[in-house]
Amino acid sequence: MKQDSCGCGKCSHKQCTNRVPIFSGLNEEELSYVTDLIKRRQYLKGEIIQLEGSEPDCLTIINRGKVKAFRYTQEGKEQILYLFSEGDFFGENNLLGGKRAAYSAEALEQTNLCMIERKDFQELVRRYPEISLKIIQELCARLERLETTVQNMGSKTMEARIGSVLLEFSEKYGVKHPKGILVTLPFSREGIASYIGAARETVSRRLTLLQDAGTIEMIGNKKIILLDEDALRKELE
Amino acid sequence: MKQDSCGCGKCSHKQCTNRVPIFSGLNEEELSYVTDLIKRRQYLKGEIIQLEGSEPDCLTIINRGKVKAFRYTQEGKEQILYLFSEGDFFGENNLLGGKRAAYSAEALEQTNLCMIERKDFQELVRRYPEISLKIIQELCARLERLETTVQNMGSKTMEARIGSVLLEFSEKYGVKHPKGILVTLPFSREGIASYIGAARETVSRRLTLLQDAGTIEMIGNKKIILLDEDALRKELE
DNA sequence: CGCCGTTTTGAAGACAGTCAAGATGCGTGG
DNA sequence: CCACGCATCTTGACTGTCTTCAAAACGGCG
Repeated sequence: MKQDSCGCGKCSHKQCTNRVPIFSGLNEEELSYVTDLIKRRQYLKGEIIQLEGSEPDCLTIINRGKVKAFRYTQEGKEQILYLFSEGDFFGENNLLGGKRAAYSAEALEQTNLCMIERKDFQELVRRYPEISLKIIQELCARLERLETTVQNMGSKTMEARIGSVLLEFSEKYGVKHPKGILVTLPFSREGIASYIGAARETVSRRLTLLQDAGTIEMIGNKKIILLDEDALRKELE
Repeated sequence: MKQDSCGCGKCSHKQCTNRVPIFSGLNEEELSYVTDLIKRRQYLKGEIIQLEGSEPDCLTIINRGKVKAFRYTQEGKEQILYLFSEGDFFGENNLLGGKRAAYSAEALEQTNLCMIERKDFQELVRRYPEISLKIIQELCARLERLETTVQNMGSKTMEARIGSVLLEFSEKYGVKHPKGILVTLPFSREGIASYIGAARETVSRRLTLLQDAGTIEMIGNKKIILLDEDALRKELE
């Protein structure tokens, strides 16, 4: 589960710290200090990174890849809470608040992680208080996303939820395409369903409807072209 | 731990700072410094404290009373996101992240607020970095609540959502009663509905069902006795 | 006591969930 | 490169539950 991608190791560490928003306020020297604290680890698709209820002793930062954070409902179904990508982190409340992990985390593809141990992280925060402020900003952003999710789930229309998630994926993973925006979906239909709180089949049906309406075009199961972004946006507001 | 309650105004400032978790790590002298920065304000039931999309320039801490935070859905209905009580705060992302307010806030009853202006707050955080850590803990707690809300809304059963919200109110506002736990509801039926993402009538119906089952007893419209807490809890897990 | 706003109840309709079967996509191995 | 087979996705029919609209009951407050 371990790996050094470029041989020298040091520069890929640097890459990691450079790319992570919470360290963006630090200078060369400070970054180098942070870099020395980092332990790296690699996970393959489907591997579990943390379990809900466990007591992680690291702050985990995603350097490359995608990670889903989820809980199980009482019926045993997954409820996906977050989709983490490059630069995102988790484990902060365990280290700072002494809480147990609120969700499980699983790699959706080959994923490189940077981990900072509890004591190192606590020292780090003490030494560079700006890091706390960055973390606060990130947590606020996460809160805003969840608030929007709650709003979407509260306003019942399934149409709006689907549109919302398509736009989210589009912003994160969309690339230009002659016909519109090409989006590579990070989830299967089942995953999308779990992310927006719906049944697999409902997602299928609504996507088909959107395709019939000329709003999207599906290419296989993993790609979608957004032909008419405005139509999607219109449903939300 | 000293308690001031002499009514001299200055002391009630102290009360405020003493009661607020994010200042709990500070000593007498430091608290006194914070106290001098605070501006107090009172709102009556129904008054709007902040509007979604505005640019608040204060951190707002609730010293007494209850505040609901909400957004409007595209259909013009309220979606309540948070119910803030004594010691809760909001406005942090506006001050630290430069963002606009993500929700409107309205006083549910006579409410006393402590407000700290942007520049004072920024100085405060610089001077006492532990405050950031407290804020992070609070934000994490808030995230966890929202995560649970998303989970509840995702797992469709309306029964679970009602049970969940009753238990939440019970923990926050419940008092002992010979028959069980007496809960004074902070919201009307409409408010509860907006909080859990349901229709007014659905809330009525499910509460009636719970009463018929002997799980709760309604007293007027604003009070409920939880007769069988375990029955409620059982629905959740 | 009487009014007005809120809540409850009723009935009809819509929509998503479930179960089941069929189609499609995708990776494997020949 | 093609063919096979499994996993995933789509489609269909049906059921259950929430929503909506409407009317009646209730509660709180002057």
